[in-house]
Amino acid sequence: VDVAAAAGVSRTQASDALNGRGRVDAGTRERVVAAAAELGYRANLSARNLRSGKTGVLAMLLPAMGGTAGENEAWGLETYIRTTIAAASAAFAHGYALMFVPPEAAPSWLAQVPYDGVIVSDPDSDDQRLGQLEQLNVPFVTLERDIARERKLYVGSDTDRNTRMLLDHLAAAGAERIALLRPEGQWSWTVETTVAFENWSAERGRRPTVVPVSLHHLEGSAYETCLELFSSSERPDAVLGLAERFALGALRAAKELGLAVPDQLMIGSGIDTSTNAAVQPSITALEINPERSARAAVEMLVAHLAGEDPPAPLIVAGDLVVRESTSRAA
Amino acid sequence: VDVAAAAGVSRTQASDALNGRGRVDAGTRERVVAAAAELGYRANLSARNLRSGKTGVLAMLLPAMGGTAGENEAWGLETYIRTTIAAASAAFAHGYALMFVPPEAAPSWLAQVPYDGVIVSDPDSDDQRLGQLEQLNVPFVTLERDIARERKLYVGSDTDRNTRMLLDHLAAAGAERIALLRPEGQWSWTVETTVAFENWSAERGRRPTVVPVSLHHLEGSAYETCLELFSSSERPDAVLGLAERFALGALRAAKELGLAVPDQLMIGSGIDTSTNAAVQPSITALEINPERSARAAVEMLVAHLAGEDPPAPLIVAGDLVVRESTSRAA
DNA sequence: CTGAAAGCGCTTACAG
DNA sequence: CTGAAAGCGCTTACAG
Repeated sequence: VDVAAAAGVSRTQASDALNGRGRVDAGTRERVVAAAAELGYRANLSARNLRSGKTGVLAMLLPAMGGTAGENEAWGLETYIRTTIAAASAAFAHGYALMFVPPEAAPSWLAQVPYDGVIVSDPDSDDQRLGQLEQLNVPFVTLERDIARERKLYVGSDTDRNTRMLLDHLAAAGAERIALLRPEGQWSWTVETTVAFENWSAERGRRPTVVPVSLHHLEGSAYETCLELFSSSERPDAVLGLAERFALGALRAAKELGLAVPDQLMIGSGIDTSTNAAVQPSITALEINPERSARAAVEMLVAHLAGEDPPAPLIVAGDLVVRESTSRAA
Repeated sequence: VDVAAAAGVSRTQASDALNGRGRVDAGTRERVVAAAAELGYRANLSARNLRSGKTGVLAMLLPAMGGTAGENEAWGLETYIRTTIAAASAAFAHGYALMFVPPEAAPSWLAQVPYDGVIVSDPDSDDQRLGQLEQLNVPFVTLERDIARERKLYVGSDTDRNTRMLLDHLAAAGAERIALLRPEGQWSWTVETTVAFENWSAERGRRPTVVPVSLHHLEGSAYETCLELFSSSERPDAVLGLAERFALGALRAAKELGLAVPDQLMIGSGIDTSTNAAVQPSITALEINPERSARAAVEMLVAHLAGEDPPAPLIVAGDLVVRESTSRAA
């Protein structure tokens, strides 16, 4: 009422102008928006949700992570924190609250609690949760592509390009035998990176070395795997650690074996963390920009809930952060 | 209406019975509750919030954490994840959504976004955020005690008891010279643990060794600090790493120097993570039960918002998880 | 484009 | 304890 009066229009016009509905003259819309800003008007979410029959809640299904000591670690703890905080902010900016649902709670939660839509973080290739969501006929967006289904509602990393960017960098710096430390599990991101690595290698007539590493203790598993790998007859001259902390384990193994980094061995990480920048030598890594992906996923879901046309999948580009571990003296 | 009809009472009675208001006969209340359960009735939160003038939103202010590569790490990343997920669930169970607010966003967020109350995670001794909350006259609960203010609205760990439990265990296993690896910063938890350690030492006529460790790279900083500490003339026979991963750094330093764990050096951690259980030797740690604290903090805030009498501070007990790093052969 | 009306689901004040 | 009424802030359908 106040905004409408300040703009000199009716309530209906004010509401339509602010919400982008109906036919409203451009000048009128501007006046209404200006009046709303002037008055500091912000729609009451409870009222809006009550009227529109929405719950105002989005759920975010998290992948397994080290909830209690002894369980498996997530492949990217720091990345998850960045993702969840960015997603919560984005949801709130669009008038939604974001609930985080750990995997154990998902089956019963999804069936009992009211919500408008769901974001599924890192589906794996046989993801139970997606089946349940489809059965319940719930709108959802995945963060990273769902390999098993042909859905367009996802935001993914540009994994093929990212992987090639890192591999090209290693090759340009002189790497001839690159080994990929691949976390166990069938997450899209893991699968896609492995495929990209194999393709890149094939295109250059190289034999790809893919070494599976347990997720049970990220740094320690990578360390032990690398001790063996670096002692073998065909020692790689570069390793690419895919999960968080794999590169750190590789670095420790190299130090223990007296291998000079980067001169005898280059190390790269498929995911960046604050630790990569802090260790010596610092570790070259892909910054996959999880905040951007999280925000995009929320916006895609919100647009979908608003009934907008299904958008194309959104691909978020990564950035290569070159550090000491791959910077050989000229 | 439906519940009231099913229970054979009026709407008013049904509402009062379900919400614990007014004078309702115990038998009537039971019938109403049973009818609600039978019908699967759940109050519409938007309507309830609209009617009661609430926003239905609680905010949780997070301490600084490694948002982007290069920043400081939080002292307990895995612990934070457990805390945030448990808090979100608890809030939802009480009809609230929980928003996570990173420290950079807090000042403007608190002033602009509507919310009913705030949980402040890990205040430090000169916490700007608490000053702002008091100025805005916003109800808030801190997770861990706010040392600077005399507030009763907090949920804390039983830090004195926890610390003594761990120290007693080390002493019983034969430790005579215990060193505390203390993270930089003035978080309540850090300060209180240090005080407990000093008191415990004084009571036994021991000289407490407190070694400050940078938070910039948790494991690496502890490793480097310990290399030096373990090579000094008065080498400790036990170390207690306070922040997440400090104990791991200590373990690596011990291995590098050829110190047998636990026979020559015992290692304990003030905070438990999945990694402590996974490394060899596994590391004895305090399980501070962050889920329980988070839940309690939410419940305290909700009770406060409901106008209930200010409760006493709530103290959550920790558990000692004894592992190989302190289990000497008989 | 106006303006009055209706209703989302809930809680509460009130006369009986 | 009943039962009808009022109103939280919003959106939308509708006659003009």
